[in-house]
Amino acid sequence: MASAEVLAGVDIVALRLGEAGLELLLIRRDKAPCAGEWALPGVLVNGRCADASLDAAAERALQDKARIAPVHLEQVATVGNALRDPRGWSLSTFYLALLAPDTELQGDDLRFIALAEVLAGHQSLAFDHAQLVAQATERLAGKAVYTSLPLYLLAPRFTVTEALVAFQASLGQSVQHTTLRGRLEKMKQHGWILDTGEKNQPRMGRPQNLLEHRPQAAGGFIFDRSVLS
Amino acid sequence: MASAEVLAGVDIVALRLGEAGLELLLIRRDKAPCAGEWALPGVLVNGRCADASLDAAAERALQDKARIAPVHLEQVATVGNALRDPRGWSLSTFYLALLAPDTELQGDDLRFIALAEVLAGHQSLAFDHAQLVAQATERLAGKAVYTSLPLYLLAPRFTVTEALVAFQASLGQSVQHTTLRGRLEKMKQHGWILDTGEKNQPRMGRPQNLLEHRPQAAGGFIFDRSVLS
DNA sequence: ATAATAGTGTCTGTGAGACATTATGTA
DNA sequence: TACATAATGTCTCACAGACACTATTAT
Repeated sequence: MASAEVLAGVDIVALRLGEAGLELLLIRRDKAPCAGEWALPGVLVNGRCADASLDAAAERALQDKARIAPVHLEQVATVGNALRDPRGWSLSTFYLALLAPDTELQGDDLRFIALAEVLAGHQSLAFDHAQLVAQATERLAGKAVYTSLPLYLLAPRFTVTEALVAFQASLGQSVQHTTLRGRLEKMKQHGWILDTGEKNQPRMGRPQNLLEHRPQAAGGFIFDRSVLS
Repeated sequence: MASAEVLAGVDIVALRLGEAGLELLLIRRDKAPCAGEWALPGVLVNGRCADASLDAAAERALQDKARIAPVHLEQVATVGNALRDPRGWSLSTFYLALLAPDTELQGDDLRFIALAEVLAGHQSLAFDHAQLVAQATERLAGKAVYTSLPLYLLAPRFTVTEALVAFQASLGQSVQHTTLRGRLEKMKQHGWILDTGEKNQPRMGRPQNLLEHRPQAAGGFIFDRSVLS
């Protein structure tokens, strides 16, 4: 029966919203195969690790490899073929993780890199991880069209301008601020956002209202229209 | 290295649109575990089967177990835990397959059953397959809200009334026929549907226009609004 | 005062929702 | 003719898109 089994793991596409846009969490591999190369954080899954579930294994990957807990974590898909790992036919179930903007790393083997660098192919990754990153960011962009998912890239208390940045980074295109205000207003009516009454003073200009994100369910608020065209 | 591996398979939630709504394809297991119980068609994946990819393994599951080729096939998700299979920690990547309405089965170990029977718990399935069915049908319902996915449940040439049946079965609720006509009109403009000019005569009443489905991409046409409220 | 940034108001267009009306067939 | 079913038209509403305008701060 052992020969009926296969190498399987979870890999995490963890994103943080930084000054210059979305950033991807990478870890330098210390073991073969692909030792020394930058890769997505991940772990193998099999009965010996006592993971309660695949989702739990994904949590473990982030916790063990980077000492990080994500704000949002969702499974994207599973890829499997004979070529993606030199050890043979293998499976990877990969997850999209959204991190708080103040997430920091400890250790030389961990870093954030501009997501655009990876998508443009300027930074190569181990295995087929670049492909996984592409699929995960497509998922983010797709969900940003009709859900509030990008808000998980922000601190719990945020401003409209920050929300605009999060949506535009997720979508890869600009969004009318009036459109976003309408959506936030809709969320306010459903209890997903509340007005703290407090203000945030930018370097110059009118103070910003401080909003508070109050997620009522996993996956974000669902709008009934596309935000685009 | 063999001990780092895990039992993994693909399972298919294959749906056909019948007279009384959606029907689910089941197969009676002939081997342990769960021998004799009704289950989703599926196969184990590992290097020895020479599957080019996980998607290819899903195709193989339908072909080998039921001699069927789906009109549409998409991966839904992967579940993994220690309890779902008595053999130990295991993975299942499960797919949603949409079958042509005239799909027929050969063999006593294959049958279609009303999807509602399974969702209501009146028909129990092997392993955690009932849960997989629930998730796959949620995917179908979710996509029916903003894509044309239900059209893959119909023959390539179909009528508006048939499309209405497909959408309502997928969504689990009624849809205004005028709304659907508007959507089909939109698809027509984008080349996804063409008017054959031919008519179909129901038992009584005005003849129906015969439309032809011309998918331009996988996954169906994407509308920019929700079909619901 | 001026610049910078936040927030509101207005107008248009699209498409869903609901419902009435017309069209075209059978019995 | 009566009936059944398909197809079209009309009106309203919600909300995105674009853009103008007002509000509130720092320098």
